[in-house]
Amino acid sequence: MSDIDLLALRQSSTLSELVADKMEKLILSGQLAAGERINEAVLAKELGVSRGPVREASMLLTSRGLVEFIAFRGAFVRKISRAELLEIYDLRAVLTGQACHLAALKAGGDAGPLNDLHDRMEKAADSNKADKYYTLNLKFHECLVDMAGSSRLRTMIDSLVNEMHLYRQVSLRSHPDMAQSNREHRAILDAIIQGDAEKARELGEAHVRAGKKRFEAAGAETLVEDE
Amino acid sequence: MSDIDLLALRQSSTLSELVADKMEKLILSGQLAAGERINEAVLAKELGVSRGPVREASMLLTSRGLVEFIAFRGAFVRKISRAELLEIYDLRAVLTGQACHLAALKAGGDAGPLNDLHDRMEKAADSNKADKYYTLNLKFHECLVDMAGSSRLRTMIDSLVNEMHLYRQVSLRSHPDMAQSNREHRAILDAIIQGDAEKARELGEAHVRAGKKRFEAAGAETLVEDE
DNA sequence: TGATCCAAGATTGTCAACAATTTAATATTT
DNA sequence: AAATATTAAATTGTTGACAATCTTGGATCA
Repeated sequence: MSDIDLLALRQSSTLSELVADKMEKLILSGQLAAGERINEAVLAKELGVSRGPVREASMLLTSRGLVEFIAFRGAFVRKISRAELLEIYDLRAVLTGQACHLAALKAGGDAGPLNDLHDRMEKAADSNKADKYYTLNLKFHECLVDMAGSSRLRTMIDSLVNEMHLYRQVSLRSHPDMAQSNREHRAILDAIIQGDAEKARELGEAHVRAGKKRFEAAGAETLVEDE
Repeated sequence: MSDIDLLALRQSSTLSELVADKMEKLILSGQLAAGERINEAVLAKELGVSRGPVREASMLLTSRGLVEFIAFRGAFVRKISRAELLEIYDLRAVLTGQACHLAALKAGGDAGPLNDLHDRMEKAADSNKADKYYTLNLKFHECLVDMAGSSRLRTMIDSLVNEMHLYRQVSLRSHPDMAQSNREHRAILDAIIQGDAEKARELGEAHVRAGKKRFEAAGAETLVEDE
């Protein structure tokens, strides 16, 4: 892996990057709604910068999967259809599988901070704290990908997760069965600790696919999709 | 390096995109070497544009996996180590598997232009035309991904393929066994036509993994890697 | 000698004005 | 009145100038 990542950390923040972070928050919080056009001049004025950094930030967010550029028409907050969301689930499944595979190869019997996270999630599940569980769950998956040690894989998965959050502002927080989800985590964790890379892959993949099924099941009873 | 003709500008699109395409060619042809810093002012002058479009083009290429940005230091042509290349093979394997899976689901018994491509590759293999085979092979894989019908998947795989080409200017053209490679293509094709999605996935994945092994075998007898 | 510090040069980051293009609002034609 | 053409307004694309930052080469000091 390259040392370039460290250099990037050293000297933080060009204005464009700060604007990009700000915009990411605006988008993920829904203040910039999916499908909406991002008016460079307006946003620039609001943030107290010129159009340049806003433009560059928009391009940065393009590679993070949050923004779509159309020539001479502008930058739009991406809009994810239900069909795309399902597609994304599948991609995330195979990539998460690969992450678990790599994690198992590199763990050396030590699951690091994953064990602790798992315990805290169990507590959250027991006391039915869905919000807490959701936050920890995000962290757990991040941590898992970090263990795989591939910045490329991490970028790809992050991008997919970003896109998932764009699905109709619907936070995918509703977690029907935290206990079951966490049992799956436990199994993945065990496979990683035992160094069983192929099993870890299968379990990781299945875990995301199970999430997809949970979503589909929940979606069936909601309103009809119009696009 | 020639200037960009204005005819292309009017017909096509924004200057930044034209510059990006030009830069992509320069990079993939090795005229901009891996690891090299891209001097905005110099390149802008050579292409007859201002620094703006060059900057934007660099950012575009960042999301295509060809360029790395470091704040206040510039845009660098990415450099891929051997370890990274092997990692990329694995990622490409699972994504290609997913592409074959989707292609099998959507094909409906018709493999479209893939059959024709396969035939032409067989001829190229028989007459030992490695260059011809290499070109057709790229097309075959592109076509395969197109059949999957996921622009997201396509972008991801394209990016990985780009990065592979950055590995030490070594064109991965050397194909030790075209006949064997094409037999694998045939098997994938058959699975897609039969609509056997899981088999198509496995075969697609295995095909890329076989490419990885061929590379590793070939690399064993070359010089020692120094990074 | 070798390391450290400082200034000059080179290079990237930001800005504001201008050009090209799209979008809207209005006028024209049938 | 509906459809089309035309013009005006809004918005993005591009440029060159200036500011901030990094890199260099040389002077200073132990």
